[in-house]
Amino acid sequence: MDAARLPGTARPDQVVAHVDMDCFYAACEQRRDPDLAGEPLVVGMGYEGGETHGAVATASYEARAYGVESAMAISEALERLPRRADADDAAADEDAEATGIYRPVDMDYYESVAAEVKEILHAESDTVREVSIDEAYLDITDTVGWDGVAEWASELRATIESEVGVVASVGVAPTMSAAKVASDREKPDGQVVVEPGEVRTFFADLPVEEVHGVGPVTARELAELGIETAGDLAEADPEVLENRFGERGREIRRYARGEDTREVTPRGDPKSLSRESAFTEAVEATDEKRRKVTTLAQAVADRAGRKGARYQTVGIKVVEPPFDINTRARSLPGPVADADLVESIALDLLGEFADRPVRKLGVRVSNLDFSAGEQASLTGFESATGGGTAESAAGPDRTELEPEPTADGQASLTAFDGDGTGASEDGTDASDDATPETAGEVDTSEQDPDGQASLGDFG
DNA sequence: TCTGGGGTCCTAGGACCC
DNA sequence: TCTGGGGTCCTAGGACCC
Repeated sequence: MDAARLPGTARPDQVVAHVDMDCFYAACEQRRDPDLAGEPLVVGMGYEGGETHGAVATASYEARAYGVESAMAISEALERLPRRADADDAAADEDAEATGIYRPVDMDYYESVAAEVKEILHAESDTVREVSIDEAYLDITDTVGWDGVAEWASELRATIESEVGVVASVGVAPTMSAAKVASDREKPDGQVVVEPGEVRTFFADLPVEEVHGVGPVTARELAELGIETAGDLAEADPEVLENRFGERGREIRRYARGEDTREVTPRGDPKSLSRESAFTEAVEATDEKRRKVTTLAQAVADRAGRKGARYQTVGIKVVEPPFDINTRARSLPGPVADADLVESIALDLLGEFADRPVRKLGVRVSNLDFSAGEQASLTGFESATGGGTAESAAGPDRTELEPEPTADGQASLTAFDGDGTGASEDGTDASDDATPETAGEVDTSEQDPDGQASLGDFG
């Protein structure tokens, strides 16, 4: 079937634009406080003013000049670029260049700025895939095409800068993977157009890490095979790659060849939601860990509730020093929206790690089901508060998305291992120590008339 | 080397079913 | 109940992305 078609593109003449905001968090801080413009600025996650804990989320180009990079520990960033003390401001004239300004992440603000940008992008195309807060693909085949696409990109960047006050780079190419790499080539405030037929040569000399899907681990292994550029990867033996990396091996080779059959599609509902948080140092005390898990569980359930998601699987993530990541998960017989159940399962899963030192904890819900939200609004559920304000409107409690008792009988989902399953023969595992207080039973015999396909979605 | 928080997809293996 | 094979679901971990 692929023989009938141009090799490697989703459809002939497809035109994809990738829009990537430059140093987005730093740009947002600079928009809010124009005094920061042109300064070495570091935005830190898990960082609080005056501390040395956390990691660099974004560094302005001025800060990067001192060797500060994304994902670097704040402690290391501070060694390369000391924090400018407020008291020093007056006397800073001489030292100013050797110091930087550090700010904690303010996600709510960045999201509001991103929304302004996204509004502009959606006006350019009906088909926009928002990849992250600061990045999106646009299918501009029909709205722009190849003729004059450079002028279009230029105007788009100017519009974003003048209307929102942040700077974007744009890449245009026949495929998503090439467009993404292209947007990166002339950062900041730049644009690159890769025309059909140029894709292969465009990739040829790039380091292999530039290929989408090649991270540090894969790059190291590729180097062992003598593959260092995207051109090398393009010409590598696909069987060798498959043996080493599985199907992904063939995929990255295709990308390096400029072959990418993906089409730009809007992102659907999320597959999972999670919250995690690190301790400033490893913690052993059980109650301290339990308190954090409780907070995270309530937060993630709250977010799921606001998004109208029910969940069938609850999991935790436990990071032990030095950096060992453990995950545990437990699935329920059907989707629920129940914060206290998330909490009790998460705490139960945490039990395995009691008395072990932990540096970071996370709680996640997955196997999501969004159909209840539609039901809820059909039955007149209050959606009038709007997305963002539900939090405050809901006050202390966040049980707004309690399952309808009538609809499908799932309101009573407080137990996740009902013995009604008939599988109890072997299932003496953790079911009884899990949530001792939840004696309720899940009616797993029901038909699921609305076809909650959550089970099938998994994997 | 001592690092945050939010996600996605893939793979391997076990349990279970027929 | 020791003998084959296929399929699904679930858990855990790994690599990757921003």
